[in-house]
Amino acid sequence: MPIATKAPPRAPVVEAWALIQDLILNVQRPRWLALGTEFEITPPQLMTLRRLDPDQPSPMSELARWLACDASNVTGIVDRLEARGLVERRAAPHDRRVKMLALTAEGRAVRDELEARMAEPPAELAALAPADRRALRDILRRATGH
Amino acid sequence: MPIATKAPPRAPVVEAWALIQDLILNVQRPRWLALGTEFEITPPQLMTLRRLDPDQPSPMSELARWLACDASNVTGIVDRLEARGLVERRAAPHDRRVKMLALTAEGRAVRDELEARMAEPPAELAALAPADRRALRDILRRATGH
DNA sequence: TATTGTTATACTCTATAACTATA
DNA sequence: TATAGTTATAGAGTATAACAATA
Repeated sequence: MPIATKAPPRAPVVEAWALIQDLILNVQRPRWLALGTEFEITPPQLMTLRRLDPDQPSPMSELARWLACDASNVTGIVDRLEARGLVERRAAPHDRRVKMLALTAEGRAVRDELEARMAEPPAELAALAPADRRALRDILRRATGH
Repeated sequence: MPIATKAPPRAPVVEAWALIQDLILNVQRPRWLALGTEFEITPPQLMTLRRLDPDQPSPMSELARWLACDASNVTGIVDRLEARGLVERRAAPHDRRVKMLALTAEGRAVRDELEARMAEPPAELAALAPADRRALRDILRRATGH
């Protein structure tokens, strides 16, 4: 058993960030993984679907930048999504090297479902008092500039 | 960058949760990946180091539960951490099937450094007004029961 | 019989390097 | 020459199934 020392005082913003990380690790990550299992898609595939704009195809290079991985990985990820009929590659009008990525009708449906599921706030936040929920939103708006 | 759609009105807690997810995706994830690259460890290895208690070994089965992966994966992850001298397997006194996982001295040092780096709040939160920083902490304390 | 950790296998993700077809 | 995407390769993570040692 460790020696019972008093926890050192932390700046409010440091503690707030730690609590957000707890939320990520204990709530967001398990939900994220379970959602992938349920829909039978891997995490990078899930990120790809969520990132694609339903109304506007994006070049594969943009997806690589967004996944923060090498462009060579995108080939395989897109191959598998395409094999499942969720996305398709299209020619880019302005540059014949570029391939544009678009959601299929089924891909759009899956994406919408994923979005809806991830948008559900965790019980921890939903249980807050109404004033806290509004204050939390307002502070995060100011933080992120939205 | 978030997707700019014309947004229907959302409940405050739904919007707050969306903003937290933005923070995760745009801030936490890139930092997490960069930290792994800098220390030359993979994400599961990083999670393992952060999860291990410096003062108390844990059985491998607990780690598997915590990583939310099959026990067979833990063997390889621990093999690589052990090969780098960051963790070691020890016998469990009460059950000879169980192997306890302990940080080495170097593993403790690496873990402490990782903890310190991840504890730094992102610029978005650090830039908040002092009253907002305190309010954010207080609300998150109430949400998570800390 | 059940459980802990390992091994074997197959698939996916990952980076690096080399290639192609464009620009 | 430079860039977008692909291929080849090797290392790592993942689940499933089978196994040894132990309970």
